[in-house]
Amino acid sequence: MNNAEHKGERLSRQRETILAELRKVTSHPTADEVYVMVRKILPRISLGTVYRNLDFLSGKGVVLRLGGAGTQKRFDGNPAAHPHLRCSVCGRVDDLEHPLDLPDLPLKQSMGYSALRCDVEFVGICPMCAGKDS
Amino acid sequence: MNNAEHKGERLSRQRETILAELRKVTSHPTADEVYVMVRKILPRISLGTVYRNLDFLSGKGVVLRLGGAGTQKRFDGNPAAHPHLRCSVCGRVDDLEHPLDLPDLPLKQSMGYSALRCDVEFVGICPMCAGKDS
DNA sequence: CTGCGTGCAAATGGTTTGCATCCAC
DNA sequence: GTGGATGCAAACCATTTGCACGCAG
Repeated sequence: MNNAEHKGERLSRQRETILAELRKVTSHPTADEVYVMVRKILPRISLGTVYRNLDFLSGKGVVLRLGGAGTQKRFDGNPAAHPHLRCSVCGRVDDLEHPLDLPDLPLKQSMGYSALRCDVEFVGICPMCAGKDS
Repeated sequence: MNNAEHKGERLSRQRETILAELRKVTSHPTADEVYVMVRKILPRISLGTVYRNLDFLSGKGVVLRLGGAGTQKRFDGNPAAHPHLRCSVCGRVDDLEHPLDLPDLPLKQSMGYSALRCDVEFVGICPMCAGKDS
């Protein structure tokens, strides 16, 4: 797989900007948050476009769409699978600092499944939420 | 934590049946699927009630609400956190057979988070979907 | 009896989509 | 110039919620 241009995808300003903004942050913004971020640069972009591109980019494996426990999906500019920390109170998602490479796919082909990828999510309460009473 | 009756919750036939049905299967049904299952026993139950009870039960820790990659949430009658296998094609979720106890919470308090729980989900293609062409 | 839980249906909210226009190639 | 990408708004769909009634304790 080389970079991208082998089929027919065009690199629109919107797509470019969405990817750039997503890579710029260490947080794992929801589509809405990406929308807000990108809007500062392209005020006329639409939410639909943000969704379409986020979908496109994650389909390409350039970004990660995090399923997770919350209602909204979150997106990660770093496509390599790595463990996340999710706050069960405010919903924010951080990366784990210490890599903790999980026993990487120790059971490939487990139960007949193929092409396994592994998502790990630790769920807890983040310092900020733990601070302000219950 | 004893069983349940310490506050004021009543054990309705609906709640009881939902829990029983959920424990009966090894699959990880969506709310809709639970609705269908329970309807065979209580034909007049409403989807809203299924959602309310699933929510109640997961809040109590009696069942597990799986966030996961799909659109709909899935529920697991086994409340102990254990790794899952999700098919990226059909969306079905299986339990991993070999326990593979993950490096259990090796980083408790990581980054200031407290009360960590760990969700692990392997994403791949299940045998059935791998079989039938693309 | 009492009030928690239910059935029903309307409301919500995130995400997707149809369509005419726009612009990257 | 041409078809993929966009903006807008309506459509979707899973989930939630308000309300009056029903039933478990």
